Amino acid sequence: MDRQGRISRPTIRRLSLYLRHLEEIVRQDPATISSRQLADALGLTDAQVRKDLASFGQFGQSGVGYQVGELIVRLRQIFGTGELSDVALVGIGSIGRALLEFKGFAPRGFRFVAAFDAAPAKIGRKIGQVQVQPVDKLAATIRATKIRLAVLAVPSTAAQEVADALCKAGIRGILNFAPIRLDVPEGVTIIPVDLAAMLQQLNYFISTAAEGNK
Amino acid sequence: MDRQGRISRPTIRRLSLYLRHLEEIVRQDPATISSRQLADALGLTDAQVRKDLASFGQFGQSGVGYQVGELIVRLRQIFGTGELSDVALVGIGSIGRALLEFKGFAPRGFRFVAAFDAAPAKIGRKIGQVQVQPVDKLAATIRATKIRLAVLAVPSTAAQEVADALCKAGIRGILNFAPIRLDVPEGVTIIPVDLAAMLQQLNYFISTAAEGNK
DNA sequence: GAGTGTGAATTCTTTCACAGCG
DNA sequence: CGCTGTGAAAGAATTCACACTC
Repeated sequence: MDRQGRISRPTIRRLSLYLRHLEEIVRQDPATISSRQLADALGLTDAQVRKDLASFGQFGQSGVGYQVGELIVRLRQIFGTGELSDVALVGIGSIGRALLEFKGFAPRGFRFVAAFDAAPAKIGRKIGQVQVQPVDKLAATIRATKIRLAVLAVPSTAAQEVADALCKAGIRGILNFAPIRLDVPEGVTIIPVDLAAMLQQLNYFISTAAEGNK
Repeated sequence: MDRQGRISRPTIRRLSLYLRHLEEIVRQDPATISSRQLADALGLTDAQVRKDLASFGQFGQSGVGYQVGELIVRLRQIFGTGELSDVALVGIGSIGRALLEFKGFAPRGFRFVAAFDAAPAKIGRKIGQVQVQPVDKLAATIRATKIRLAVLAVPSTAAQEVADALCKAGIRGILNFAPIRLDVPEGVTIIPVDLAAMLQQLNYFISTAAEGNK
């Protein structure tokens, strides 16, 4: 929360929502936005928005709000430089292939620059913008291109092994679609994405008429 | 926390991890498991595990641990009945198609029974186990089959409109892949899945040498 | 001894509410 | 005024630590 200090997970999650919304509206309404407007658009409270934005320097204007353009620049700074970040993908199953073709990453600053799979049948195929390489080229390619982010979409049985290889090759962050916990060295961040678990959670919330929105 | 009371979001998230792990190990080691063992496997603390499990009735055995089989039954009860739950999918883009073909849902209790898209070119194609229908059949099909869960994988521009239709047709929970906040009536639960946002968050955590694991 | 269940203490987040600024 | 920034209060979630059970 302090100047140049670490920003907490919940806050960072919301900051990416702010950025998303600001980039969405900047075309039509490039002027300013108030904490209340942002909050309403995203289903949060105005106080929450102010706290979050104050957590990295203060630059709202009393009585006016925040400069949309300025805010976008600042937020992009926080989430990597705003230029495209390179990402590697491992595992060309249904999910992996879809992610390579997914159009939603580029506009938000990410592009796949390498893809790997173990199955010989898949090697050499071009999916999206990249050509599939054999896993044994993984270490060399990642080291050579200095990629720091990876998406892991291999079967659970292979996940830990591949994660080890990724970490050893210098990967610093992994988006993990395998339904298994990865053990990684300090300094490597994992974001787990367990799709079946999400459906399970939904199933719980709907079976107990809880208002589980937001 | 109270008997038959609402279980909090963080707890529910972890309960699905417990179930996942227990189903994983039940084959080899069908006896009992202690809170510490579970905690270690999932990167949590033993106290956390005990609190979570105590939140829905107490049935661990002092000095022994929890019966794996019993625990699985109880957890499945919480997450819907343990039989297969039906899910509808809307939007046959790269992500939608991948989800229909994804093998990871069935073993965890979910199957797609309907799929919809607006593009005439996609209607009638069979993907995974289901045949793609036109969106205007959405309301009728969902009502007839009493589906309560939906996965939304349409472009942002169409997402709110489709969500409205889903809710009106009786859907109670939505897994939303569109990077936009959905406004839904009370009683409908949304779980947002913003893949680009996840990469952004990773990018933040790795650029600040934070140990952001877990 | 091993391991649960749980109040109490702690830490983390969110909300409140208001002084102060343009 | 309208709106920010922020201490103080409230509320959640996590961890501690220990009495109690098998």
